Amino acid sequence: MDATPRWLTSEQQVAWNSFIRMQEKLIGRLSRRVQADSGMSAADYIVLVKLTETSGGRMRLMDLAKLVEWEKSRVSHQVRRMTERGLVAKEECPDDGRGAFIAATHAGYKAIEDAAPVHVEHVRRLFIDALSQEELNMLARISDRVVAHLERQPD
Amino acid sequence: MDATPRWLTSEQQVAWNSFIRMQEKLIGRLSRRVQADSGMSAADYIVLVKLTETSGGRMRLMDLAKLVEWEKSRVSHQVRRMTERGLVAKEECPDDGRGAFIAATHAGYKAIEDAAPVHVEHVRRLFIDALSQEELNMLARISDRVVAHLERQPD
DNA sequence: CATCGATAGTTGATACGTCAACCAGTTCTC
DNA sequence: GAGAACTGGTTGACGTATCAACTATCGATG
Repeated sequence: MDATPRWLTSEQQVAWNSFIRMQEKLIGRLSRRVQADSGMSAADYIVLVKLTETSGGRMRLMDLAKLVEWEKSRVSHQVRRMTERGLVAKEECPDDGRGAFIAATHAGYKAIEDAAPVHVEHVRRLFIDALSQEELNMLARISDRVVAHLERQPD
Repeated sequence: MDATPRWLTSEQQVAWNSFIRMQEKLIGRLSRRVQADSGMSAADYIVLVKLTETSGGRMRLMDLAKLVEWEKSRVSHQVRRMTERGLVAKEECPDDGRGAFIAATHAGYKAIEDAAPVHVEHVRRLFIDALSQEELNMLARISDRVVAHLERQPD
């Protein structure tokens, strides 16, 4: 209803553009790299990390969804694809007829053990090495503020 | 070949995790929002912005690709989809038989004019409002450093 | 002018994310 | 104990990103 929208100041625009550009380049490069030399996507990686960090290497699908903050259908699709590639397996859930446990397979453990050092090395080389520890701290603080702000807002 | 990979320090991990989490939440929320209330994706948006900023509202596909820093096949697919929805049109290129001009249509202009204020408002509400101007400046500086670092590295 | 390499752009396969609709069990409530 | 509402999870359609292979044209060089 506002005929004259409030545009951003040029300083605000600069900040937004720089951030977006950085984030696209960084994430794009990292995910292509990890994909290329371990055959795993960022999604595969995080799912296996979360599963293998859990005692027993298995978890309910919805618990996994909450942990990684994805919606259930995204998790369901991801798990199906990973099941087809043998990285995880679905197991029956005795106490809840609807439920499914997702478990990392041997191949899954192997894959994450191989991929983790590679992943870390890329993160270090592409991101950590670009910044001082003070800058990293500032970025963490800023990121946390944005997240807190988002969580305070509806939707 | 390094049997004992150098993991990140806990401070470095915190920074990386915070950043990734922020970036995912922010981008996800913004793109869902913009999609929901203007029917346009971030990709549609940026393509139309770049096209309509150009005098004549038309541009060679490869020039567009360089401008938005996408690979050509991504641009090609995106343009095809936008053509199907009537937002842009392809025009012949007289001086280069291979070439294609991409032009914003009337519907494209209309769409971007409608979407821009909405987009800006979301950026402001989700991101700008979360931070002080000093924080925005710091983030811009940090982002630029990371980009410069990435551009210094091969691939 | 023949050809060879670079450039412009398309296409198809595959993977990923979102949305909405759906099914099946579970829990609440009267 | 019979619904009704809720929760856990799947599915299909669609839009999107990447990669590799391909076509067609351009431009340089012989």
